[in-house]
Amino acid sequence: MEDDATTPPPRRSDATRAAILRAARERFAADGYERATIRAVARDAGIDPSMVMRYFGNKEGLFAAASEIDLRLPELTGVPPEETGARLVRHFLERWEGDETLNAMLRVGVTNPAGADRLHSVFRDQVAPAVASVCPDREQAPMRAALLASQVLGMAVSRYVLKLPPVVALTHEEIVNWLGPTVQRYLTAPEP
Amino acid sequence: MEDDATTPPPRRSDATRAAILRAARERFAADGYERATIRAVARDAGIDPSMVMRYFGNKEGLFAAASEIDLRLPELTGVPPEETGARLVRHFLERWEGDETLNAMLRVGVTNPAGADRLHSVFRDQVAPAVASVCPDREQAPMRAALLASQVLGMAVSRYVLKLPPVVALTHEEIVNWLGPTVQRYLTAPEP
DNA sequence: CGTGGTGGTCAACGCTTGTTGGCATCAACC
DNA sequence: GGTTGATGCCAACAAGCGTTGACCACCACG
Repeated sequence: MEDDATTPPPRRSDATRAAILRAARERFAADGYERATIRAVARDAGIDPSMVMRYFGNKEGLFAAASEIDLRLPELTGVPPEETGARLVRHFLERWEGDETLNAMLRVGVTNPAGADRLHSVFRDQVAPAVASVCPDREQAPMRAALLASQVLGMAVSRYVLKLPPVVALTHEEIVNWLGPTVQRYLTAPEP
Repeated sequence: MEDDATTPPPRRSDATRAAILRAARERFAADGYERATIRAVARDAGIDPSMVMRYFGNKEGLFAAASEIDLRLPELTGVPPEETGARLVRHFLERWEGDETLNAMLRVGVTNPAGADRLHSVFRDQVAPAVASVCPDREQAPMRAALLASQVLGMAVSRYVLKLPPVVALTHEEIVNWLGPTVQRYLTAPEP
């Protein structure tokens, strides 16, 4: 079979598509959904606004395409139980600083229903299962994932979105050392 | 002096002013800055959009007037040191559910610079001093306040803004019991 | 009675937004 | 070499936005 369905033939427009997506992620991350205009994205990508429409249908479609998220959560089953907290905190820190998409999602999720939905799925499909794999009681997994999310999202919001000065001043080591035990407790400690 | 500068005579328009502010807080809380339109606020308040302009100058002025925040943080110096964490968490929970302004600030602060500024001042003028009053080492106060903020804001974002289902499902008691020790540790524990 | 301020509406402005359709250009294929 | 489809730009649309100024109704006070 010469026609592989999973990898369609490369089109000449693939570069443009990619440029649009890159610009869109930047704009969504910096400005949120409403202030990230299609015109600005097109300008950043060096093309006409109508091209954005042709390739992604409308603004919602552009956002959907630009906001695919993979947290790349590490396999936790092999990790020594007392290290999972610090390991996860460090992973989230690096992930957040290496992928603008995450900031875009956070900014958009707060004011736009579609963005919030996307965050719901990320939580349901990636965070919750990972937590379940290290959770003593499977029934408690959603609750423990919720607690984890509250601490991790809070750090992300105050550090990368609001940029509260004393939060920005923290080093990676400080954050891992302080938040690690918290996350650890949320994941595995018996109910308080 | 018959003209008391601190309490100007009540005007007939005070009711309208209050109605506008109430509507504005609701809209800002529900939609964020950009999607909360002056026209919608005016409609909710039952008056003409131009009245909003007359009373508050422009949209930024309206937001400034509608976003005055008082966290009403309790005096912590008299509280037994081991209870401050739970006490604070409970206070924030009740405060957040009783005052739409807080949600408005959070939603706006994430996409609008003016909103972020407002949150910075609340942190600097209200949270940081309260933390300093129970902090073993004064120099560490900003850092400890930062950690507190990361956990409290995270709970607020995931529960009241994003409404992640497992976070919404938590009871007040569960939240206090889980987050209380975390906050306690952030405030008073020796560095990890 | 008149007069002036106060509370309020109405219609319009200039601008930006998402979105659309028509026209040029270029590459590829029969 | 001409046809065809993909790629791109340009100009325009309708709608919604913040904002403005002209105009009306009321109420108090001389």
